[in-house]
Amino acid sequence: MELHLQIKMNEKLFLRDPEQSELGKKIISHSIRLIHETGFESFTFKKLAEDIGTTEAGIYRYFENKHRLLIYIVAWYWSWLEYRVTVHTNNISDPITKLKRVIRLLAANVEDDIRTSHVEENILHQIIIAEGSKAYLTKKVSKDNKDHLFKPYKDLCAKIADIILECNPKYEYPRSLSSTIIEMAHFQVFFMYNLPSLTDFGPAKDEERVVSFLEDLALNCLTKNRKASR
Amino acid sequence: MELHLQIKMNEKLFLRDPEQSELGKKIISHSIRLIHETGFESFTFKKLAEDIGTTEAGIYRYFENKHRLLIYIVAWYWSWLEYRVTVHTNNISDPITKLKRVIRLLAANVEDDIRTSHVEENILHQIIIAEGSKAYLTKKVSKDNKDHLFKPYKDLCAKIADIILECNPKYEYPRSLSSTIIEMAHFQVFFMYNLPSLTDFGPAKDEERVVSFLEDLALNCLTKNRKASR
DNA sequence: TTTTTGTGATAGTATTACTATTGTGTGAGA
DNA sequence: TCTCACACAATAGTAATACTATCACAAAAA
Repeated sequence: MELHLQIKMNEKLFLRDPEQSELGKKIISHSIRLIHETGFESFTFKKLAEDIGTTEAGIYRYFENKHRLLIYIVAWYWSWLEYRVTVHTNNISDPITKLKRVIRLLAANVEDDIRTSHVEENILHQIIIAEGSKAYLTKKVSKDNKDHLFKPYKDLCAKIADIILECNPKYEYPRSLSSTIIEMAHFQVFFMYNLPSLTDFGPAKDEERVVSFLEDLALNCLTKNRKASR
Repeated sequence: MELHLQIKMNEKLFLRDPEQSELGKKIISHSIRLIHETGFESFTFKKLAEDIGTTEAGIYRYFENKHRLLIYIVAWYWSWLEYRVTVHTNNISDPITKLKRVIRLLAANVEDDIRTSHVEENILHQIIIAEGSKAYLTKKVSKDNKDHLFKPYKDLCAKIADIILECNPKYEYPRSLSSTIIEMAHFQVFFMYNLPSLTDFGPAKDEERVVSFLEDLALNCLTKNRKASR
């Protein structure tokens, strides 16, 4: 049996749906590779076109500009991750176990998903770590947000916040803790590789240490026997 | 008595020291204003030159490119913040109180420091929130790190990590918790204003809520009466 | 069959990110 | 007092970037 996983994306993210054509899929797969190699700043549609063997104008038929393409890729990642969270927490009753699984999904290295042939998920994961926040760190955030371009991120955040509330219905900051876990799952890995003195993970470069840190952080917040501070 | 606060910056950050001339100070103050207004992506040396009333080439004599200028500004901010942390935690014995003060310094709105006439600290604070991480989220991080361009950030992180260890000498992740607090002090404020559903701070837009969240986060991690998780 | 659609090919423009050169006024040192 | 760096202004120029527009062709849909 051959399975295919296709994620429905917000239509405002693109001019022409890249999932619907060979060129479109090439744009996605090659842009992921190219952004990973050169970094988002040096990435241009011209280089991408040369890489694919098409023309600049060809890319512009799919995406307004490179920032929109980044948002598309990032949104795809969050949607895919939410799907994985759903699968991996399904049929688990203990919310703490759920949360631990989620943290591992966020911070640990990814294996390639064979059902999405044109996306290399492990490279994608590295892109999100290094470039992901650039999707929303712009003057256009609010406008883009009104177009629901960040819905997949917000959905994932809400989903994890629900698990957090299952762990402790009285916890006051489920969504902030959720976004903290998500962001730190990426930032701590980035720091570990590039600015290690901002972390306690030493030269081992092991994502499991980040997982441990985040589990400790989350569980300390949610399983408090101590009295409320004041 | 007139006080002046001058922060000694790493010489690799600039080609000519901007603190040493009127034009240099104008470059700093106007770039802060301009980046705040237009965002770092739209910010160019040409616009800056027009704003100041000099020429592009004039700016290039001080800074190699706009990314270096951003790193300079960000580094200045971290140095200034470390100085403030030192002042505000001086002569306080209780480490928990120290940590709370630090969190407030990080997340709360800033008042203008009259001793640095050419820097508007409140606007600077907003820039760091929105653009700060772009200083290191590049392909050149490791190279820039070798030039010690991020030393002020790492120093601040280490300083807060020390306070964390004072609170609980057995805590395993002082530096990661430190960088988490620093990053989240900014990101949660950014989210509160621009992507509020990633937070629990509602429409109030009050930095004090972020402070409360971070205090809760940190103190839960450091004052554990519960058993170690497994 | 006609029409639409996706693509390739080419051209062109405004802006960006620089580099290089030249001249002028100012201030420090001889 | 001379002069000699110097910081700066002014101008010019280049390669790359970020687009937009037009036309032609082939395949697929109507």
